[in-house]
Amino acid sequence: MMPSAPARSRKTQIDHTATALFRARGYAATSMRELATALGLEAGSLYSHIKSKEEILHRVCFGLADEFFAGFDSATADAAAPVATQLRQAIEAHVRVLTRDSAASAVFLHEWRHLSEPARTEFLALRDRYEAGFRTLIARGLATGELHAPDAAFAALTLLASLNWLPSWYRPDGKLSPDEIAHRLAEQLLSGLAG
Amino acid sequence: MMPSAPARSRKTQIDHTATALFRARGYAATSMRELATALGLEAGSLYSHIKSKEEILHRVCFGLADEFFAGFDSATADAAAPVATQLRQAIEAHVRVLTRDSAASAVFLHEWRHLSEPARTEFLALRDRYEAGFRTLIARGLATGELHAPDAAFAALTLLASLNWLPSWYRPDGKLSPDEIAHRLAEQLLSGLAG
DNA sequence: CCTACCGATCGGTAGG
DNA sequence: CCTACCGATCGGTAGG
Repeated sequence: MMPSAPARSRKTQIDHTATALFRARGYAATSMRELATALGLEAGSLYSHIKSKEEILHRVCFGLADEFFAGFDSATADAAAPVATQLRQAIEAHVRVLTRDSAASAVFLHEWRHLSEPARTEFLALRDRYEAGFRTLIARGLATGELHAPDAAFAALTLLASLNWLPSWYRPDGKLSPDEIAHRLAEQLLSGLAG
Repeated sequence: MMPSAPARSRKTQIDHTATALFRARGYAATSMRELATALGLEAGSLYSHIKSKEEILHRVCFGLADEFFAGFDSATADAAAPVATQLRQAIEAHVRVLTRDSAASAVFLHEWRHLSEPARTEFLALRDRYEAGFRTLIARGLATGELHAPDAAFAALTLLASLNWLPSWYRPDGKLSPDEIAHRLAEQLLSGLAG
């Protein structure tokens, strides 16, 4: 008989615990000894599961990027839908990722600069591509007259900024549910954009 | 005859260079040897001008807090002015600080958590007080009907979030001047808030 | 997964 | 402001 696989692999546990530490203390200020202690093992033992500290950061940053893209793609899958609807759904998808894993999101947003090359450049290219999705959507809305703003790039930046502050104040046990937060953010941002 | 004082004290030079490094690499990942090299001296020599690495961070974070408060106070000095006017001026004052010293602002926004106690708690209290200024202003606007939003705290958070993303994309040589940026941000945010 | 350890680098100090 | 150095801690490895 094969022993049943553990519910969560050790590697996943390491990623999860490291993410919480990276968020709380920052990547550079988190030592592998702290991480090991938090997991109840010795520092050297970590390296039978991972190759390096940066490997963890890499996995977290690029994993979140995948989630953001998946959310955006499904929000905009129906290209015939009104731009405002697509934008609202993209905002809600973005907020859903941010609230579902706010620690990983905070790492994605703030710790990517500790990636070494070429990962850092690749990461920034992904982020630019994601922002371009919002930019293009808004630009289409401006062209059809569904949205109003002086500049699509500026509007996209401001919109994502409002959303991306969320991990720094969101608490899972707060009085607003993720869906309510997403809805209010979309409302506040769109009523500023919509004519 | 007394020799004339240097235009900028060595201490100010250290703060300025350290701020740029803290912003680019993060506080924890910036070494005193890097800082010394950037200033053209040896690591040990820094300590005839400063007491510790954290002292620099402390000065930058609390100095910026002073600037933000001064801007807000002068923007809201005329309590009889319409709330929308006061809010617009507070936004513009905030943006002016962010653009005038975007490196220090980025450190203020992201590196404060490396302050040790009790400075860290004091800093957070200051930041809360600053946010409360916006919150109260917005709440007054909701009460008089000048502004519309489901929740003043939520609106204040979103508003500051949009502004505070600025240091991460603002370039002094960009095509928008600080005043234009401030104006557009105020416009986009207020047309979302105003009825 | 642990013990024992590596070379490198850290913030900071003494003495001049 | 420099030289020379301190103890502590870093990420990571060898061998079991």
